[in-house]
This record gives sequence, C-alpha cells and structure tokens, in this order.
Amino acid sequence: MIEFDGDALALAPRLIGMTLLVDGVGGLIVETEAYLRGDPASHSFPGPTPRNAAMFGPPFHAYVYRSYGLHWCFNVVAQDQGAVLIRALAPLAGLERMAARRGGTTGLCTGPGRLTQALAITGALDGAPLDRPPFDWREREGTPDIVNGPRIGITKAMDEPWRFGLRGSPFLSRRFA
DNA sequence: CTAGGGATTGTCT
DNA sequence: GACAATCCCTAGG
Repeated sequence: MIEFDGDALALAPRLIGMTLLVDGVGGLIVETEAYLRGDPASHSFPGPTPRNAAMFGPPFHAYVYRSYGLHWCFNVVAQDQGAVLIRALAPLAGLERMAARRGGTTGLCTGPGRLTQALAITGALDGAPLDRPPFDWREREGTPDIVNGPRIGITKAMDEPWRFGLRGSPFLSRRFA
C-alpha cells in the first residue's frame, strides 16, 4: 500500500488523493477524518471492546463498525491506536456495480455510509489487512490541495480541525467553511 | 438489568 | 427541517 509511520493525524491528509479499490470498485479519496489515541471522540478512547478491537491491532488493517445500527463505516487503523475514517470518494471504477448496490446513481460515495454500501464493505472485513485483496491502493499523482476543518457528527472534541478534504471536490459530504 | 446515545442516511413535509 | 431505522457500547440501579 504506502510507506508510512505516522499517527492518525498525519495519516488522514496523507490518504487524500490516493485511490482505493475494493474488488476493483472504488475511486479517489477526497475526504477523511482523524481519530487519535487519547481523543475523546475516538472509539478507542474507552479502551478495548469487542467492537473496537481492530483499532488495537496492527496498523494498516481495516476497522469497520456499524453506525446508528444500520450503516457501516470504514477506517484505516494507524500506528497510534487511532484510525482514519474514510468519508468520501470520487468514483472512478465499477460505477455500475456501485449504482446497483446503492439502488441509484446519486451520491454514490459521498458520505461514510454511502461509500461502504457502494464498495460492499461490511463487518466481515473488520480487522482485515489492507495490503492485499480485495483491497488495492494506488499512490496519488502530484500534490493535492488539502483543506481541513472540524469533524462532522461528533459531540466530543468538536473543535479539533481533524477533518481533511480535497479542495473544491464536488464529492465532499459537506463543504468546508 | 434497563435506558440512552451515537464518526448516518433516506424519505416525507 | 424533522424523523425513523436499529446495533453496540456505556452508565447506573
């Protein structure tokens, strides 16, 4: 995948502009959020549980959890018992399969829950290594223009500007201020 | 044991 | 703009 040795806060912007494919379906990462060790908003904050076990495992593995009882959210585990939530992709490959899974063509990968549905990521992939199939990564080309701001949908540490995005992308789940 | 809430989204108004 | 859907963890009795 990539050579990297930083924590979740460093990994989050590093993933912007990279291409993620799952079984050949995916696109360019345009939005991420960092959840650090010691971060009250991170699922790893209270300590290990069955749900968050992957965050305490080896880095560059998947942490997949269910959100609000019905959506899946996909994270890349970092070196610090933190993780990076992948919130949005610019769809590039397998658009027909995405649309079939999503039941339409609107907002295919715009939002963490939509993205997992389009790529068929479920709890079955929780803890799976990201450097082998079905996962495939491509390094970014050039230097992306990255913006950052507060994270979305949380109730703790709300002021930390740990959401990152590709400036001007139409595929962001929300605009940056 | 029960009650409450969350890193969300689709649908209806 | 409001609300339902509905799993897993946490807090408290």
